[in-house]
Amino acid sequence: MPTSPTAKGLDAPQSSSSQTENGGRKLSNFLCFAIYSANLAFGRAYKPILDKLGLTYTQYVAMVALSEEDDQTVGTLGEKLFLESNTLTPILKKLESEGYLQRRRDPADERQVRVTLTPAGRKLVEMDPGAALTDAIGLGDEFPVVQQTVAQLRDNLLRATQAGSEKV
Amino acid sequence: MPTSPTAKGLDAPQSSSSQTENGGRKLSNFLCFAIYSANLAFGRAYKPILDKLGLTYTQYVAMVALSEEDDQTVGTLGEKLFLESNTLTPILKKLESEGYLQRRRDPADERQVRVTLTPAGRKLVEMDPGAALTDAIGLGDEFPVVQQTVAQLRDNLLRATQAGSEKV
DNA sequence: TCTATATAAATCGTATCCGATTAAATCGCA
DNA sequence: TGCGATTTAATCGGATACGATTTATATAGA
Repeated sequence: MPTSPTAKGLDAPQSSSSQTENGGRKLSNFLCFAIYSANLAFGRAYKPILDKLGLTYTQYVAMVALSEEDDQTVGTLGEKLFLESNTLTPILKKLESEGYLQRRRDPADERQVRVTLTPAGRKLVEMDPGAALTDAIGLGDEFPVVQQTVAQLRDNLLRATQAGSEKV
Repeated sequence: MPTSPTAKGLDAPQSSSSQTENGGRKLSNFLCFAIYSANLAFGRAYKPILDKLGLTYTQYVAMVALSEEDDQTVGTLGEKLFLESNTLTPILKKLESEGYLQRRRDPADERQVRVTLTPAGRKLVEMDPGAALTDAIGLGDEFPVVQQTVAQLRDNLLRATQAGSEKV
């Protein structure tokens, strides 16, 4: 029995005054759009930095996840990144072909593929390309709070989405 | 001369204690990753809802932007959505082929294409598909604050990115 | 043991994003 | 007036995301 303070309204707070011709549905009030467009902005901010390293954003994130814990399977790596093998496999193959990691079938269970960073890959992560962006974000002290809050809403959403698609 | 409280560190707050084998670089501390994964989560939460309407998320957002202000050019629509014609054109063509909007060259300036919602398109937006998600987000009172903060960091990032690529 | 089921990764088709380029129309200015 | 520079969309190629399917391997139970 859900009862939120902002109940009733789209994925945005209510505003009965309709400045526009629709029903007060302004893109700028959508939280999903703020997240969506902030994600685009991050991608663009990272691009010139990662271009120098020959990495895309997703490739970079995958490398960071691997540096956190090495020798993961595609599955566990995917859990951390919220991605599945259909997205991950091509990315990992690309990174392998560039010499940043290795993919190996697990001898104990040939269904699984284990992924390990190479020294070159580890070196790349240690360059810490994201460092340059902290100032550009301009949140100051708020940084950790926002990070936590956004992660929380993500987890809430995923849980709700899962719950909604429960099997018969 | 940038001096933020969290200066020095990746796009994440500093933590000298290295729980992992890398250098304290944990994906869970990256703001960019929180945003990235929250965006994936929103996409998945919206999917079952929008599937019923035969829309993708980006298509839906474009329709909302149009309902805010009709008869926009591809360019101004793109400014609102932070997208350019290379992304927008195929999406708008699809929506046109489905009868939700119309694309017309502006007689006064044949370079521009003006986009208008059809009655069917307007009806679709009025169904307000995002409404079901407010509770799932689970932020309560915090909702507008988070929305504002994320929009702010997006604008900061975009400004910084632009500034960095100033032409000679 | 033998086979039905389950699981992990990979493959495939569709829809974004985005940089780079192209094509068409307009503008600037001698 | 005329032509080079600018502007606006559209096109093209590469890299994600993701649902659906396929392939290979492992497991369970008769």
